[in-house]
Amino acid sequence: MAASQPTLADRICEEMKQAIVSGRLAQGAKLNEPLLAREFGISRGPLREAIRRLEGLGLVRHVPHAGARVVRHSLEELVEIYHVREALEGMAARLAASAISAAAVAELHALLDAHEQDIAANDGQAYVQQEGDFDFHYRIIQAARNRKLTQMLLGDLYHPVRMYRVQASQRAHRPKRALTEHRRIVDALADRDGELAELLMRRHIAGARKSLAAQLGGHDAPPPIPVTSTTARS
Amino acid sequence: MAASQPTLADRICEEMKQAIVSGRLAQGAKLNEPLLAREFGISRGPLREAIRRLEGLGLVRHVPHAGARVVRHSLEELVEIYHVREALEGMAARLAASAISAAAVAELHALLDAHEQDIAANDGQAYVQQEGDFDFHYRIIQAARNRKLTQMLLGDLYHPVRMYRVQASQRAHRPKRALTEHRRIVDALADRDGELAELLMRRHIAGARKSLAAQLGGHDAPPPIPVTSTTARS
DNA sequence: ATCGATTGAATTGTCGACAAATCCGGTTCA
DNA sequence: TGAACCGGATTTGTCGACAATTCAATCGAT
Repeated sequence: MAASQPTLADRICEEMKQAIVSGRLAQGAKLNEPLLAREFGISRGPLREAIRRLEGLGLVRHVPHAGARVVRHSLEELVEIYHVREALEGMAARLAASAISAAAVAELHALLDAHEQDIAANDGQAYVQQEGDFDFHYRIIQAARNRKLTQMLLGDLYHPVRMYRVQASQRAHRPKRALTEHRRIVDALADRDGELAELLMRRHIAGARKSLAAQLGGHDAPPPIPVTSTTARS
Repeated sequence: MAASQPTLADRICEEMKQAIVSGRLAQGAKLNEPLLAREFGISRGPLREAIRRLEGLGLVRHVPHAGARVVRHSLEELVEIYHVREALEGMAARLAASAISAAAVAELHALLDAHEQDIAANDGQAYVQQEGDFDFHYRIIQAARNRKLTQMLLGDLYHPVRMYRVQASQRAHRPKRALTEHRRIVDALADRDGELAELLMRRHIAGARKSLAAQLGGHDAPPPIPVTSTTARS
């Protein structure tokens, strides 16, 4: 009994979530209910429920009689999010140090070896490195074995991060440096040193945040102003 | 342009949120759509949207063809939540140290003075002390001026804490000790010492968590098994 | 007498239609 | 020429009804 019978609203919610995070639904795009309902081939009822759930996920902003729009994340907001990430993932690393299994540590080592290969092979392949970065953080969060923490981090907070990466085609910053930092974190986990693991993880994320904050002078308002474009393909 | 015309779903969502947090809708209670719709005097459409939003808030759990129930928080889960609180509120204290205004610091001092009065006056009035505790933490979170942090803490994480307090009629633990800790935190804020403020806040919350975890041997499954009882008052 | 299947009722999921509010364009007046 | 006003059209909010699924109790069989 995995998911039994996923309801329409659930399916649509998942689809729209993918569309938003991947950028297929542009930031600031208006969610036209009749149009979307036709596109998905469903009625407006389940669609509205899906939108309400996306609103709860923080992916959509809804004003009473004006409709729902995909949220727009400014760089300032992303910096704020990185502060939260720092706190939460720091705690995740601390908890993981106590809860992680030896096998999981070994897997993390293997993962980092693969990343090292990737970096050595193609230094410009920012995408796989970014994916790898997500993978690393993902596993440590899981290893913390704290449901609320996992839910907040993976269920809510990571969406804007992914969105921004897509939007800005952000290149991995300092891949080699990041790899080294990752290794040290895993070492701390292997030593069951929660305090150190937290410290290193926080430094790691704070570094990324500062790198983001450094861009804040350049352009505060994101350049493109996408207004329509839902799944505009027909 | 305050809230213009709050939609039915929004109003009901808010009402149900209050009902759940206050315990009027018991934990584990089933949300019967036709019944609730009749009670609120609305149709099932907006009600379902409200429920979907409550689900996103983590107050309700929904299984596809079986209906929605108010979530039940075990003590283990509450301990997990306190780990998240420790991380998040620690960061809030750190950020508040940089962002807080002198006036806000003065208000915090005044607030703590009032708390001291309360404790001296009636040592058994656990309720007002708990409310005061919430008030203190609430203000510091606000002072951090980080929207995402505020949203996660005040919008999501605090609901289970309040629910548990209501459920267990939990008395304020160590009110005098807590007051002292609060004072030290405010002192750190006044000194603009973010590092210390974070450390103290984390200790403060970790202490409460340990106090909670100490109860874990007593009773894991909450004694009462409320099943029906929606707004059962009429 | 207990366990299982079957039937019925209740509840959830989905749909289409109506009412109210908002947005957009044209028109008119200063 | 510019701005405010007005009307139509679109869109959101709400409702009641139908279909599909689940749950419960009854009935029957071993």
